[in-house]
Amino acid sequence: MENNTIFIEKLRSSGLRPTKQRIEICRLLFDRKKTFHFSINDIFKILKKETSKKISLATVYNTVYSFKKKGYLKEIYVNKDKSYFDTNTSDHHHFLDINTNKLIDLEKQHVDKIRIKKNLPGKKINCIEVLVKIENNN
Amino acid sequence: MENNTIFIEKLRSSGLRPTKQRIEICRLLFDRKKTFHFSINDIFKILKKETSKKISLATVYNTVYSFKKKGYLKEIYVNKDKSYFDTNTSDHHHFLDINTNKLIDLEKQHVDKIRIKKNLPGKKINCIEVLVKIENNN
DNA sequence: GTGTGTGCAAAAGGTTTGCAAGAAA
DNA sequence: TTTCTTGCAAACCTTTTGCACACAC
Repeated sequence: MENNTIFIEKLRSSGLRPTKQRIEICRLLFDRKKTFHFSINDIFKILKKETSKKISLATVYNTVYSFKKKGYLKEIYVNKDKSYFDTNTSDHHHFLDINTNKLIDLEKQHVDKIRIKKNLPGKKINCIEVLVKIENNN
Repeated sequence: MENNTIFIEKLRSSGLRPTKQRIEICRLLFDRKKTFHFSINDIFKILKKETSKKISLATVYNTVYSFKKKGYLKEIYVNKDKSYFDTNTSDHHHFLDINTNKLIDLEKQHVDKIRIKKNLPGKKINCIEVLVKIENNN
């Protein structure tokens, strides 16, 4: 429970009031070593089970999108059913396992620098996202 | 109207009955020089206006997904709102203009070969998709 | 005629919204 | 007290489904 203070600071410093619900969501999302890929529904179900205080779906949406706006989460679109989010906010790419539908991080240093040999007038590149679809090896 | 025969053949040869609705959708999608990026709702609205015979939304979904299954269309996920489809079925990439939210094709020869320097045991690469987000140049 | 395709309406699933009540500052 | 946040329910939008009727073969 002590490390809640970290989250309270994190929230406060980004202008978000440290409410019980937001702290719970912080704990779930950011108190882990490895990257976490999740959908809103994934964490809503976990929160319903694990959390003493009630958290409504709308609050989960609000909070996740606040976190995204603050740069604590990235949103990933890999299928039409729903959005996925990524707690790894560094500039990186993804594998998508098309057998299991699971995402796996692919760090930038594992991909050769990508050169785009086409220029669009009046436009500049904002970012380049690579999705490597993988499948079982047989 | 004469070139309907092309579409009738195309449909028939892929085991799809050439119904009036399917032919209309073919004309809309494939009777054009340039790549066409669209959502189901985009073409549903066009079809409602342009077509004498009525086409229901369910038929548009059915037909577009049949075409996808036959390899005449590619589905692209770039935002959570809806799916986009692409009449360019060659192996290629995309620009996404984040100011206008429009897709632009990026041919494979305009991107340097991508080497992935990470291996996942038991998995092989199925395909690599690159999305280059672009924005206004100022 | 047989089997496939269509239209319609209803349902489903994810996401958003409006608003009153509650909590933080 | 003022402002922000929450919970709830309803609304919204895209997509899917079930079924009777119509059409292609």
